[in-house]
Amino acid sequence: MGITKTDLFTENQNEIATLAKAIAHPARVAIIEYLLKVNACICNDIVNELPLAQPTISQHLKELKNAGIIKGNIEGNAICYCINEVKFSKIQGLFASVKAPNNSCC
Amino acid sequence: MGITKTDLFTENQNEIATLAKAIAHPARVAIIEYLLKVNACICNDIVNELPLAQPTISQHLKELKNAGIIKGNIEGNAICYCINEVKFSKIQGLFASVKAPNNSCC
DNA sequence: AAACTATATCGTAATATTGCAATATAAAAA
DNA sequence: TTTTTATATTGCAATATTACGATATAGTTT
Repeated sequence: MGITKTDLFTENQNEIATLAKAIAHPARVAIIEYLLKVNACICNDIVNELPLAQPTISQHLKELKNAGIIKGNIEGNAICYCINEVKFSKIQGLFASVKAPNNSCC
Repeated sequence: MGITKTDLFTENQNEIATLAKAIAHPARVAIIEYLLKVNACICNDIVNELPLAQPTISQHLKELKNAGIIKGNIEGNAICYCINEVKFSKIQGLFASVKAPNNSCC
């Protein structure tokens, strides 16, 4: 079919999967890394930074924004994108809280 | 096109994206959660636990194994799957090490 | 106003993912 | 050895993702 059966899983499982999917592309990882590096908010610089066409990057930015990982503010005719620290911390928390067991079998 | 331009990004960016992609499905999140919960290694139980057909689960398990997140051991006619703690810790480390800035703009 | 700059959206082609029935494989039990 | 149990593989249909040219939108500059 090709459609994920979202309704068969818990809200939490779907949320984790959605967040992971937003990060699941090297261009989006590169955008996140860049925004973390410059610390302040940048916009068109991302287009110049990445080796992809402007519409493609716009699409990736949209996905990151939909997932809540980044925020965008209009500033004149430009747009200022930056990391959403709240969501970012939440993602970190998701992984940090889990303890992997000392497996005795595999 | 539909093909990710892997060669345009760094090895590290691709690695993060690949790991995220492995987690980017609620069924695979559910499998990981289950393996963490039971602590010991289980196999056919996963098929009974999840509301998906056996071939579908087998496919998801394969992807998790390819990503190195889980390991599988043959045990008679059954297979014992469990979390690969090394890889799991690495994923945690990826996120934990990054500090989100105190954004002043967005 | 006209030209320019920055960004988003549309449309579309190429490719990837999801899901499962059918089937294959292989060990265990009868 | 036949049957059962556990798992993987194949093939295929439905849907999603990726990428980008063309174009739209909107603010800025001249």
